[in-house]
Amino acid sequence: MTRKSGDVSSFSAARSAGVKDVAAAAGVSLGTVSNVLNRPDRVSARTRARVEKAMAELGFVRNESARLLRAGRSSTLAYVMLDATNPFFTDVAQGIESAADEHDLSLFICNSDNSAARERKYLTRLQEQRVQGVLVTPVDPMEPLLDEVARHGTPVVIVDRTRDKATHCSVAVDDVLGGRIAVEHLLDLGHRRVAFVGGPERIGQVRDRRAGAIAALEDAGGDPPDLVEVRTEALTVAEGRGAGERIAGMPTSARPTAAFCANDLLALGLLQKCVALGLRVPDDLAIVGYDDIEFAAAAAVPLTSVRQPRRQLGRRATELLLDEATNPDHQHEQVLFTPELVARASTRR
Amino acid sequence: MTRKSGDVSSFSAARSAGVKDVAAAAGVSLGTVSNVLNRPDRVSARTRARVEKAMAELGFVRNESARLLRAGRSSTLAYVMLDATNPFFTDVAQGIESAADEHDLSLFICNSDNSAARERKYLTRLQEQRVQGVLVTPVDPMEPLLDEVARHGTPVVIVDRTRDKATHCSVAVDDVLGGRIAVEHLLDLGHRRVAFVGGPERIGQVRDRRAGAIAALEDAGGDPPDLVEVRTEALTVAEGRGAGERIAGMPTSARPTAAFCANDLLALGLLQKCVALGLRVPDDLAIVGYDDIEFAAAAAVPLTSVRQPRRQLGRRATELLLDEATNPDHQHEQVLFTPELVARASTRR
DNA sequence: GCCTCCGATTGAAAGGTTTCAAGTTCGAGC
DNA sequence: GCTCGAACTTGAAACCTTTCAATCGGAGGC
Repeated sequence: MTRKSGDVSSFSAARSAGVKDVAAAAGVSLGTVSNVLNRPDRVSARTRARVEKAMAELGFVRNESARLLRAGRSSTLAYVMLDATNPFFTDVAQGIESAADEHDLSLFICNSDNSAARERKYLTRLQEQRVQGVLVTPVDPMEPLLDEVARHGTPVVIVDRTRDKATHCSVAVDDVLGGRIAVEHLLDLGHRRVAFVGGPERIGQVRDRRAGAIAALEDAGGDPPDLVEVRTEALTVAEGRGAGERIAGMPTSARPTAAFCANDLLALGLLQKCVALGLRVPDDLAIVGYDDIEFAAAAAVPLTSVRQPRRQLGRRATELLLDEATNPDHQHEQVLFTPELVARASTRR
Repeated sequence: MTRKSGDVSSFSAARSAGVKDVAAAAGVSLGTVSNVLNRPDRVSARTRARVEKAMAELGFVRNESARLLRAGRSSTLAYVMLDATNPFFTDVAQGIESAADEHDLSLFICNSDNSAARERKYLTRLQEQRVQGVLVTPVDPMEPLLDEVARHGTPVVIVDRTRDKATHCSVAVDDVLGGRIAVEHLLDLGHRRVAFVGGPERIGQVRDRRAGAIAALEDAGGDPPDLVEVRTEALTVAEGRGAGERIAGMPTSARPTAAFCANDLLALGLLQKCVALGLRVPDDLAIVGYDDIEFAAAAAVPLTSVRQPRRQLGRRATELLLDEATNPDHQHEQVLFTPELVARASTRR
């Protein structure tokens, strides 16, 4: 259903007023108008009032391009997000935003949606726009454009990923440790046949979380083969359902009694499918997720998960970015936060 | 845990090369460099190669401000989102993004986070940046700044809200109808005492969805009082849990047998709390949500919900925006999509 | 009444790109 | 060898704001 409105858009004639027009209307010089805008204290109250009136009447809108051209750098940050539909990243973004807000900066969020091409497009645009700095959760932390951008003077901070060489600041969470505490929790509960649900391999975090899981099993004296590998193509709810089907389809003797998922989306999909196929959670299958997104706690069987300090991640990254942008003695820093297990019903004994 | 890296950032000396430097290095004029950038076909292959080499060597980065200053308008759209953590809006954003992508435009996402002040800040910034246009889900559709911005020549399209006066294009979904089909579904299943969970009142959609619910009840011959009102302070999971506590606490004789929630976040919170308090879903309480976010289907008791064409919403809004930006005969249009019920286990008989 | 000083205001330059009319070069055709 | 036109290339203007040295006007001190 659609309705057209015929009313003539009552656009005023002139395209848009600039400082010049305002100056003319107020009977002052360009410089004075600029002063009203940028250093109001240097202008007498009377003049200021006159200029402000003129601005209002003409509907003056500052031209940021011209301002920037002179100023050199904008007061905007940008976060190039990996996946806007994953609540984990939107929480990180909130942390960034609140930190940016405190410094009177605006935040533009760009969504690469897991596409390296899109990520490059945005990085280039942002660089061209001379933003203060860019926070990015890269599709591939080795992307050379990241260095390129930083080298040309736009600070870049890597969020939730790490890199061997310290050419950027980065903020991440210890994923190996996270995998370890998840599996230790399951071992404590008496589970011996544990599945690791995750993939693809190329994602560093999947590798790290699995490595942690294996380390926990080894420490416990079990053979690593005790880890049942359930590979997924992506970290999505749909893939989690697929994993659920495969696990439910295993013969009881071989079926793991617990599953550790590389993230909560997988875990939620797994949980749903298991319940649908008649497996009881946690009795037949205990489940641990990762990220502790809001929906993990809100599931009908609340999900045990490994919590990452998402907001903190964003805040700290922003602070590092601003330091890099403003402090000439800036030293790159690799911050590693510690994850924490949140036990809920999905692993209750 | 933190690690400092002492390596000297090997910044090159010169701050940044401009067209002028490239021209000098390549031994051509400014105009030619600009042509290489904007109309490569007008430049001989040999010259182009030389210029491109110079650009690479100098690490030339186009200055978007200067370009814009001349061009007048950028090739960027922006979406001012109401709540980045609500999956509904991130899906809308994806629709916008894919439409923008097809037109070779970049999309910047800004999160007003339900704050009118923040919304105004972003609208002003975007206007100053001369973006092609702004899509916005406003905190308050009557916000005068929306008109202001549009009047000064930056097209504004309202997403997922409507307005009486047709001063903008808008794209929304028929919320009254949505409320109606949700409750009709419950009536069909034999429910007679139905709760409406939602609030606050000031949100237009809450009003509309309730109005639809009431209309359905009236049509069914029941008295409107059959609608049990459960007010919430916001449309969040936490508020949904609160509602669950209140409903579970009602004496069985007064307790509704079904609940229609103003959105899925409420419904998920409600579902969780009910399960935790021993109410069976759908036997003791059937639940219908609204939005059909991915997590509704992924809940352990999959949620019946009213689906809105989220991606479509974003796509259509973007098309309208681009028409307004490029077509001089543009007519404002109010598009209203039709919602659709998706029945799942939470209302299974 | 003159001089100094100070705050308020001015005017011109600068910032990097695009555009476009005007200029140059080169080769073909006569 | 000359003319003509096509294909390229050039140089200057324009975009709009900010900055800063210079100027102005008036108040206070002598």
